[in-house]
Amino acid sequence: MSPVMATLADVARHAGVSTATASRIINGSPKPVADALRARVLAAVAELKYVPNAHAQMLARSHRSAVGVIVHDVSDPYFAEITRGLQRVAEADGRLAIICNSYREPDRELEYIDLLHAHQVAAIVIAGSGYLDAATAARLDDRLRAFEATGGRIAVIGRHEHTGDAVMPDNEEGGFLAAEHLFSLGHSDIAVIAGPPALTTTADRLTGVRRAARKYRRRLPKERIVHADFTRDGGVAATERILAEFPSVTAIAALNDSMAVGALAALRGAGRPVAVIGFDDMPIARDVTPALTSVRLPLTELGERAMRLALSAAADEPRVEHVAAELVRRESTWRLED
Amino acid sequence: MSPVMATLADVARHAGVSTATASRIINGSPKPVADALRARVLAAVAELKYVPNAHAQMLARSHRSAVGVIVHDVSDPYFAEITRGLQRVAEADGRLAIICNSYREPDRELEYIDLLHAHQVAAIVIAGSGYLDAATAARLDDRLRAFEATGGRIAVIGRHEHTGDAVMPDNEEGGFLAAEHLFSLGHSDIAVIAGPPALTTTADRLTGVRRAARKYRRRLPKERIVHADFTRDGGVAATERILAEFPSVTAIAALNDSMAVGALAALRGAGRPVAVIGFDDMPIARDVTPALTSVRLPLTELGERAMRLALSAAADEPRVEHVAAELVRRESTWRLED
DNA sequence: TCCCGTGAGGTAAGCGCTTTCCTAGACCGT
DNA sequence: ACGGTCTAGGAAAGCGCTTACCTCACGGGA
Repeated sequence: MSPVMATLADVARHAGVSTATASRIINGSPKPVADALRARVLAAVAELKYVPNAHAQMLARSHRSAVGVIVHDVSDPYFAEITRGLQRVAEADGRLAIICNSYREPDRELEYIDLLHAHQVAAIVIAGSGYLDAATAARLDDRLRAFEATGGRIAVIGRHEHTGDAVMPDNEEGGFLAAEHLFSLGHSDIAVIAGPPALTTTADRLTGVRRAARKYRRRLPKERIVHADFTRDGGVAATERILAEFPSVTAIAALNDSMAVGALAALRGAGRPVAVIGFDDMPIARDVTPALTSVRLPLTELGERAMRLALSAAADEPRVEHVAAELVRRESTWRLED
Repeated sequence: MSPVMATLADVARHAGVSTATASRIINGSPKPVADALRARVLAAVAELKYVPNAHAQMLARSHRSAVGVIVHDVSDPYFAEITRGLQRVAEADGRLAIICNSYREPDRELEYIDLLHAHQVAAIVIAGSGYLDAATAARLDDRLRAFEATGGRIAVIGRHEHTGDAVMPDNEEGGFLAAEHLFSLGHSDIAVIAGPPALTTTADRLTGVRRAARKYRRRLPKERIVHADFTRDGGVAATERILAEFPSVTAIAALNDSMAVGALAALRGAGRPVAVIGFDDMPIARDVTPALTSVRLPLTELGERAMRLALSAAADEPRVEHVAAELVRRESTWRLED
């Protein structure tokens, strides 16, 4: 048990053949090889517990096979769902997907892009939201271009500075649907729990909400839009502020389900009926009480399509696929009788 | 935009130095270098957008830095939580964690072990449950030993065939706590929704449940133990069977929270009060209605400890750390008045 | 003046594999 | 029997990097 790996040369020596022959047998190359040699080599592989060095293979083959994925946080159900789709397609294509969590930090995202670049991945999928800050977005775009310049493929989910293949969840329309639902139920005083202001996802959903407000001629003052961090606890805190500051509010639109669940929790003890609509329609939505009305985004599909784009050859024109949002009515929203 | 990466040699040529000097400057080697050269090299790096080839580096340095993680499914909140802990520690140690989903298929797990081995990771953490089937477990153990023989480190979470460093959630005790809780509340007719029978996690939790039954002198016939697949929908189906077949059952112990949530959902329309206790105390537990009583396992900590074991040098003796389970009472269980 | 020590930089030998040639038999037809 | 065509297998040239070792120039002490 010496801490050293058996190499192809060891196997070849053990079997009394050249490394060329050993390599050909092990990789099932089309070149014909006598059965006797084949058996000897395979026996040597088994005996030495030989496992080829993937790095050496990469280097020698200079043919990229892995793909990289950058998400904000896999353990967030939103990204978990997307990642499932990404993985499914990557695996069907026989590729290892390297998943990186940026935790919504642009710097970490930059680092990971370079890391994936360094690891010679064939493609990178950016599944996290884009950043509104122009400088940040430009830096990211710069690194992505460098990667593309070496023949790497890129696909992004959502609105990013980067021009190229993308799949776009219709966040603006989703925001519109959410707010419209509330307004059409007679709620005229609503509050919004938005995500981090730096993200394009937040901005787009909010734009939709505002459009609905205009259409229904409702006021939606800035103070009624409370930013939180897309987590349950963020939702709890935001809801508490809303309850304290706006006694007239009868409905809350949370721009993702985690925050909506937090809102429901905060509302539980509040003794004041407030309707809540979420966004993303994550699996928990149907299991909370009241079951959460939400705007559904086909997350797994989002992931699948992005990975398919990333794995297909680059097109002349950037391809942009839109995927629609859809309202899912459950018990957390109701008509306001007046 | 020719699809080719700039190499160190390109950078060196561009800056008019040797590759040795370029390498030293780029990696900040201790060897002193004139400032003029340093500046020229750095400028060349920027201009050529040079990113070192990680595979070539690995090969040249023969010093392993990445770590591998095998879980059943990251998008399962149970593993998401564990993974978070694993990642946190790996990152603090400056290592890339490669995460692989086995989806509870031993073959895929085998494949991934070899893949990680091939990628020269420094350590592998197996976060999924072990398998009861001796042949399967032995095959896995065999591959793990091969990896260890090359100097790789291994840490497992839960009971596995593999002898070595491990962190053990006290599943047996947890199962006992769950069942004891139910029995002590006066429920004598209980049913169990167990996980896949092939997993050690299922077996251990079940053992604890049976011990509690013996202690409380309750019968727990085999038919009352329904196996499902650790998912919400599995829980729904199992509960429907239980409701149909066992009219006297007043409480259900589900061996994980996902299935417990499914049970709650199935019970919602059943018009029959049945207490439910879950296992793992995942975040959703407090947001379902009724809030789920569960057995808490400190999942993030589990992950952190496992990764710490994996990253520390091998000890003479296998190190086994136990982590305790703890009952968390909420509203889904109540005293049975008779 | 000579020698040696020292410091900056270059040379080249691998790391473990794949793959392109090349070689040397075996086999064929005439 | 002879040249020509295949064929199975081997030799060796990289893939892009790191690093041990070497070289060369300069300076200072004896």
